[in-house]
Amino acid sequence: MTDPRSEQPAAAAGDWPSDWLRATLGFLALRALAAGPSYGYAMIGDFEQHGFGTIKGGTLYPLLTRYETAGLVVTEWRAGDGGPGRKYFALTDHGRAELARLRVEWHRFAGTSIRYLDPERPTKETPE
Amino acid sequence: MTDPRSEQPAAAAGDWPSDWLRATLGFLALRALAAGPSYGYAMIGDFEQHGFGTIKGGTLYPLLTRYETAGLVVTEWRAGDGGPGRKYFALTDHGRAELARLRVEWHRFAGTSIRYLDPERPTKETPE
DNA sequence: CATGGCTATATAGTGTCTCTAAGTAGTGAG
DNA sequence: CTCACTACTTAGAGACACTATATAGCCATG
Repeated sequence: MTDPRSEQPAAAAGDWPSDWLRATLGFLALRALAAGPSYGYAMIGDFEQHGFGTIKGGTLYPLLTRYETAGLVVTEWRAGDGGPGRKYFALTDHGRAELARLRVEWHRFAGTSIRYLDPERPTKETPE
Repeated sequence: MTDPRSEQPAAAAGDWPSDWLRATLGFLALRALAAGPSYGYAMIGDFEQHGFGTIKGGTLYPLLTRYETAGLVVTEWRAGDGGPGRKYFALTDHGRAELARLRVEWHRFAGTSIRYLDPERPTKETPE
């Protein structure tokens, strides 16, 4: 497994509106690290495999830097496997707590928005 | 019913991260108009009742103006019910088509993100 | 050995959009 | 008259994604 971006092509979904990714990329990145430390380039491939399209380096790296500043992740350089060095990111306890919190909140928000969108939703007063 | 913002207080939820609202407010506004024309101030009250918090006028009105420019809505001034005039917004066919499209896409995106977040999701290779 | 491609991270410039804040205005109550 | 509520508008500041580019290690091809 020298190539973290092999396995399967994204299959479907290509690219979502950038505002949607802007809203979610933060906790998506925290979730990507929940299974153990990883590095930017591998995370981009992981997002691609899971149907989020190709996240740009110019988006992800500044985000991870902000998260390091905020104490959600810590970093460590490791040698690359036939290639340049890799900057590994690992969740802190704070990062894990944030992920847990955002998971719940996002679930609630997604539900609220999907219920509001529902074409069946009564829009005037509810008949009793 | 002279006050479009009576009924129930928001109950719970108060305010969501602004990026989450940024991602959704566009199609939320289209959905708010799906039941018939409405105006900004009433829409703000409607969002509040449905758990989205208090959307600011400085956010909603420029959005609606962009949608008018884009041909998703058309506008018409009507007299207010004891108060200033109201600028009513109505969906065009284009707006209705966009709403239908975004409803499907948002549903897919929300599902993709929630599946990715799932703590139970296998993160290394799936056992066969 | 040089050219290009893949891996990997970083930064600058531009544009969009939310937020805060304030302004304009009509109506009605004290 | 002044305040509160209704209702829309605009200005200024800040956050952040996008495009494009820079840097750099490693490897294959010719």
